[in-house]
Amino acid sequence: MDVSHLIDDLNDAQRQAVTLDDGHCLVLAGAGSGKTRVLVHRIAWLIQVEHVSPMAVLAVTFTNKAANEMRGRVEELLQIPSSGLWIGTFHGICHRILRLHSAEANLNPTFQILDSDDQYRLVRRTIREMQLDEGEFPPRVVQGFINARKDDGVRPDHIEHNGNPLTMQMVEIYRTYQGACERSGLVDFAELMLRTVELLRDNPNRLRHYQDRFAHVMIDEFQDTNTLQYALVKLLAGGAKTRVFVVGDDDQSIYGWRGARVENVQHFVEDFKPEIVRLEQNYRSTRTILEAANRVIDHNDDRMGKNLWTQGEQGEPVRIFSAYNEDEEAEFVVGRIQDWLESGRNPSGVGVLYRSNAQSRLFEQALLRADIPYRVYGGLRFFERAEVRDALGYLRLVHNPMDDAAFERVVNVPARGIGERTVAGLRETARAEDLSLWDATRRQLAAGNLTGRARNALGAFVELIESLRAEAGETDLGGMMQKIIRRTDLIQHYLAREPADRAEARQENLDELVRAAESFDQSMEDEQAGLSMTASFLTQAALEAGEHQGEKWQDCVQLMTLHSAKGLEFPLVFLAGMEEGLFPHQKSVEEPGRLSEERRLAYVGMTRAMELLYLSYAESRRLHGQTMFGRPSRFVGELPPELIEDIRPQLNVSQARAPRDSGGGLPALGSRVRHAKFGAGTVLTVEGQGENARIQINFDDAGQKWLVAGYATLEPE
DNA sequence: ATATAGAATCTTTTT
DNA sequence: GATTCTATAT
Repeated sequence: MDVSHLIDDLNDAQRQAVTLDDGHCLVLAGAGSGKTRVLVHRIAWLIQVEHVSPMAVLAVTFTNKAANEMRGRVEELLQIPSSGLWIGTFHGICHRILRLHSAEANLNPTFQILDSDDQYRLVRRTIREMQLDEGEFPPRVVQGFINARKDDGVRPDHIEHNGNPLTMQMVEIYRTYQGACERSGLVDFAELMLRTVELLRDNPNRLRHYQDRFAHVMIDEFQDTNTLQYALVKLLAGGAKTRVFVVGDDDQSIYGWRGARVENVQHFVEDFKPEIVRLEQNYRSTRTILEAANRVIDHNDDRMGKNLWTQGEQGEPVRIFSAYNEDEEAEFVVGRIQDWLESGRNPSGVGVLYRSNAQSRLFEQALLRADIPYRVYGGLRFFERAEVRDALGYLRLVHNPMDDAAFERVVNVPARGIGERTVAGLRETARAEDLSLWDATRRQLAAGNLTGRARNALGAFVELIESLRAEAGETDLGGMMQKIIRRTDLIQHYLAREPADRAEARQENLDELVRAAESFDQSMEDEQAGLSMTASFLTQAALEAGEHQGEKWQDCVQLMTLHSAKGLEFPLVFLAGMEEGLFPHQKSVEEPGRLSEERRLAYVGMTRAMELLYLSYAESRRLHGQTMFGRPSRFVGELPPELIEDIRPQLNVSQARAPRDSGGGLPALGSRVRHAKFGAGTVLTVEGQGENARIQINFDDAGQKWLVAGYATLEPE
């Protein structure tokens, strides 16, 4: 068989990784060095050349998008459907394993997945029921605590609290929350992983089964793995014949704050003694862009070492624009996009990247004014929208009345007169008699000790759910969804409560949900695992909340955070808001170790650019309703002068504008002032306005000081 | 039980 | 400044 198409167009390093015929492998893949390509070709090589059964290959990614792309490209290369091959996200794979062995994992076979929003509600309810102060134990923080412990593979019994009462209390919440999950048959995202690891750890037979099956385990974005994910890899790789092939880039590790451990790359080297292959040839960016990115990341001292190079053209210098304020910055960016479009290029070739989501608004407005189509990444996805979740809550309750999280969500949405007091009574009964809320409701109705109003309201609710349940058997999923929406009057609920446009959008989403249910196709795996159509649908909604909302890709300018830009590329890239405090973010500057992650973020952002890269910052910016004066990001300063072109040098601007700015009584940024006690100095920062403004001055003799405008007497020098 | 005003918050995100 | 949650009044 001719297999040249698998290796012909690869470079030496790529080919070495793809064809490696023994042992484990670590591919250190720089940005734009063709890492997905290597993974895909590797899988094809194993199957076509080494005649490995597709059943023996497990490929794991972090996102559904990456998994789908990988599957698509493998099929394209092999020209056959990739059945038997396990490609999926960590959570997807774990979910599958748990479905197949729910009994051994001590799980109800009908368990459902609890997504973050429901998890938050359940944590909050747990805290309230334990009569703890939500101020002292903010649900968001507790949720983070629980997830972080789970991501580290730790159960309540094994948490070291060292007698710290706060920690001990958190542990109790974790314990109680977990109990509630068990009772309701709910599994949160972290639990999917933890249960799987425990299942394999405690069932040697099961473990051996998977170890024997998966001769090849491949992991994408290895630098993003957390403790638990690495534990899973180690378990699966415990088989004598298992070969592990991981791909990653320590310079692109930007998820440390959510538990990712870059150290896993180093651990992998120690634990597995892999062949290390470096992919350092970049096929994406110009030499200038690459060199600039290299110089920035060079300021990190915790690197494994890697230097990207390219055969590409020198290209244009990296352009730096210093804007007067954030509006001017947006105008500038849009102006350059217009130039780009006028030169005949596409909107979709443009990426506008920023550190935080709040920055998108300015660019949206400016693009809207200029009539340029754009798309903002991030925000709520289809299955995360409140109306969709409300409707699905009913479906969940109909499907499994034990689902307390679903019960709480829908019991009074739309409002039907079941208030906080009534529900509290239900919780009380449920806790006292160890029942689900649903059973507690029926018990109370039967006991007949409810007041008239609550009795009627609860009775109507129970009747509604029961009648839906009775019809579930002979109604398909789409029909069921339709019935739920119609009988619950959800649409009217939104119409009555919200402005018309908002409510209409919700209505459209509910229509879309019906359509999604109608056209839902159960996967073979789910069917084999014995899942009902409904369970399958609910699982998909939780596990792939994503881009269901139609493939309206269109030709749009792409607006997104630096984090969501990872893995993407654009001919033209803008990195906006390059200011100290914003990027690197203030909070990252304050915490040790976080700064190098911010720098990696800058590196990720810069290496998205193929042809042209702009960095911009604003001298003043309205943030949280206050005008802030910042200095350019240190990352801008780390660029070598010969690679950049200042579009408007900051110094000239400050001087030119000095008279205008000082009109309000505040000294201009960069201007020279004299203080009675501290002597002469340069204004570094001005925060706020009027008498309350805080001014930072670098005094020639006394050093840097913060002064309050109302008290300090400053004279222009 | 619900409507409204006031307060608190304001990195990054996938599953 | 905008949003989102919470406390209070009706």
